[in-house]
Amino acid sequence: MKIGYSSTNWSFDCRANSTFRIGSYSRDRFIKTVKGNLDCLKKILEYNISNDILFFRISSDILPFAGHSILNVNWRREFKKELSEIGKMIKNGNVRISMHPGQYLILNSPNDEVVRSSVRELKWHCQFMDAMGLDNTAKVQFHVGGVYGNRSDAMSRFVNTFLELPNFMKKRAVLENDDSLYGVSDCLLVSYQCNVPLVLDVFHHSLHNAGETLHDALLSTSRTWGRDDGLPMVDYSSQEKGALPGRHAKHIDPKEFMEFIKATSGYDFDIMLEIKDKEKSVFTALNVAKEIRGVLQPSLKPLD
DNA sequence: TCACGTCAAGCAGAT
DNA sequence: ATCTGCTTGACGTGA
Repeated sequence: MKIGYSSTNWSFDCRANSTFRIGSYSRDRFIKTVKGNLDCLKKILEYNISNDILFFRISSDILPFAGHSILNVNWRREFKKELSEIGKMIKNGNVRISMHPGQYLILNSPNDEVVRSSVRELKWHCQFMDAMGLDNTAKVQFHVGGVYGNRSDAMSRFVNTFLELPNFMKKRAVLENDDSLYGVSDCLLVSYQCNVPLVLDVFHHSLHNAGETLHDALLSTSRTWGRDDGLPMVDYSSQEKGALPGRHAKHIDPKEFMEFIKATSGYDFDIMLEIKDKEKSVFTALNVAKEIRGVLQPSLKPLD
């Protein structure tokens, strides 16, 4: 079991997700921004490794507008050295990486242009991971998409589009249940047809489900992960008290998390915390998990 | 330096 | 018809 956080480390004054407005796009602006992002990513990874935080979700803003037609920089060539170095840090540190492109990646849209841009978006995320030399346990997660008034048609469109994707994209892709349209049971149907692993979002599942228990959901999603895919990934967050249902908490609730860790004692998986205060909540969660489960995963420090 | 309107893109549900 | 949330606040103009 590894526990991680996404995008930003609030202990640092650097950001690995700096971006800019498309109106201020230039070659130079892109290169400067990405250079800053990659430098900061290195710092975050060093910090994470020395603190036994071995799971990290890299923001899609690491390469701003990478899927947009405005882009005229060959970032794989431009940042070859940096990407390869970061990849070695990740490998040497026993770190797991995920990415989660935004709400505009919709493979099942009835609009062809939306599908094409979604494929471009997925493509660069996969190329980015490939450029770092990451193994097949590094994943790009996204949702099934919209319903468009006909769920089974919408699911078929997803399957058809997905099966046409090249292998380097298929092997990185993982689906995640969302909080209103496609729950675990829907995602499982798609998962079986596409042979795509399924991330269980515990919080979404609590808001939108077909009556399955947490145990059912964890068992069925865990089975979608093949040997090369690594441990199943689970997204976890708490409800912000007093806010509308669905609002993520600012800090993890240690008691709730302990209940979760106890309730899932028969399973091993990696947990991505989707909680506002980032690394702070990870420290709390790691302490809880170690208390219940003992030693988790050691980080492997680089040799030199 | 700060406030605050806006940010590439889609979709569904609430108001 | 318009607003909100999504995975995430931050960019950037104007004062």
